Amino acid sequence: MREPAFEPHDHRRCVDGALQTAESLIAARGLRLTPVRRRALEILLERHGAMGAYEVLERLAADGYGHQPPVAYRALDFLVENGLAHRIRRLNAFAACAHPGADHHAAFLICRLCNALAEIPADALRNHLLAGAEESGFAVERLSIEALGLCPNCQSPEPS
Amino acid sequence: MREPAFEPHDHRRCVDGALQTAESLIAARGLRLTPVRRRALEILLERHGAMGAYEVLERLAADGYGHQPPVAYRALDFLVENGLAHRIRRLNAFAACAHPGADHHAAFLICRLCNALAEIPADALRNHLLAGAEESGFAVERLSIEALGLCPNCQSPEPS
DNA sequence: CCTGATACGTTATACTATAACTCGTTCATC
DNA sequence: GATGAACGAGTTATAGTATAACGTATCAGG
Ligand SMILES: [Zn+2]
Ligand SMILES: [Zn+2]
Ligand SMILES: [Zn+2]
Ligand SMILES: [Zn+2]
Repeated sequence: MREPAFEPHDHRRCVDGALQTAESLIAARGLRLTPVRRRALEILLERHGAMGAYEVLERLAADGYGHQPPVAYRALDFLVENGLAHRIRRLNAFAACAHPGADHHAAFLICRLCNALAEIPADALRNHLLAGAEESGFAVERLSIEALGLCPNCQSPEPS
Repeated sequence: MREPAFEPHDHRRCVDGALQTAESLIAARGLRLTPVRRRALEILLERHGAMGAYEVLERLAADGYGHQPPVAYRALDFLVENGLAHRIRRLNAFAACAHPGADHHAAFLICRLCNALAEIPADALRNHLLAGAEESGFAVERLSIEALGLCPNCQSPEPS
């Protein structure tokens, strides 16, 4: 399976699809995709990679929104709570969800050189872990699976 | 399988075993388990749970070691690099390894109420993920699997 | 309109982590 | 025994991440 994150592709389709899904998803829940929230999502969607909250904040501020951390954190938290973005704990950063609205569980592949971030299905993995955890009587609520390594493009030696 | 982290048990055995393993492991590698490093490990070993670097630092300072962050971070990094402790990214914290010297890959179960932290084997999970990642051409180097939820003791409603 | 709920902005502060430099000890080499 | 590299641990200072608490504007429902 080829990951868009690691391949050239028509990224506008990723962006447009995600934004449309976001609109309808949020509307269906009776919530509001306000300008600052929508803009935060657009910013995350610019690349298949993670972005720190302060980087998002700078961009929002440049667009005329607030200049203080809570502005970014609130927008990002909203996106995460509604499945439109993920929080990447290893990086203390956020990334747009690659399959919004799909009610999926994902594992993340993070390239340590080019910062590309792919989201691969992790439902099977999750079920295995849940089974293992249940043996100890532990009830899993949130699960994060994050791998750091090299994407296909960054594995070849660099031609100087 | 019962997890010591969630059960009453003779914890001195955990501590003594871990310290002995640490001593021999570090010696075998020609490194030094200096007083401050050893003390940091002892502090982490006090409970099956994670501890922030600054909490460890306070304890080290109280014992007469340095008062500045690098003192704690250096000791903790040393322990992590040598497999004597783990870094729990979800909590920005550190925990003593429950099976030092075993060259294992673990997943972490973190109770959000009592902060107990268990380490369950994740080699099978890891292999599944590695296979999945390889399909995209991604080469995994570091993998973290962390679950947040409720331990057996914290699932029962609290008797007020 | 009025009211409650939500969202956004602010200030201030807390928490986490690393850079860069100094000093002393250890230990192999001369 | 002197020399110098390697290491460990201490310092100051700063960078980076996150939240608490409060005031105001906006918006839906009655
Ligand atoms: Zn794309
Ligand atoms: Zn890459
Ligand atoms: Zn124990
Ligand atoms: Zn618990």
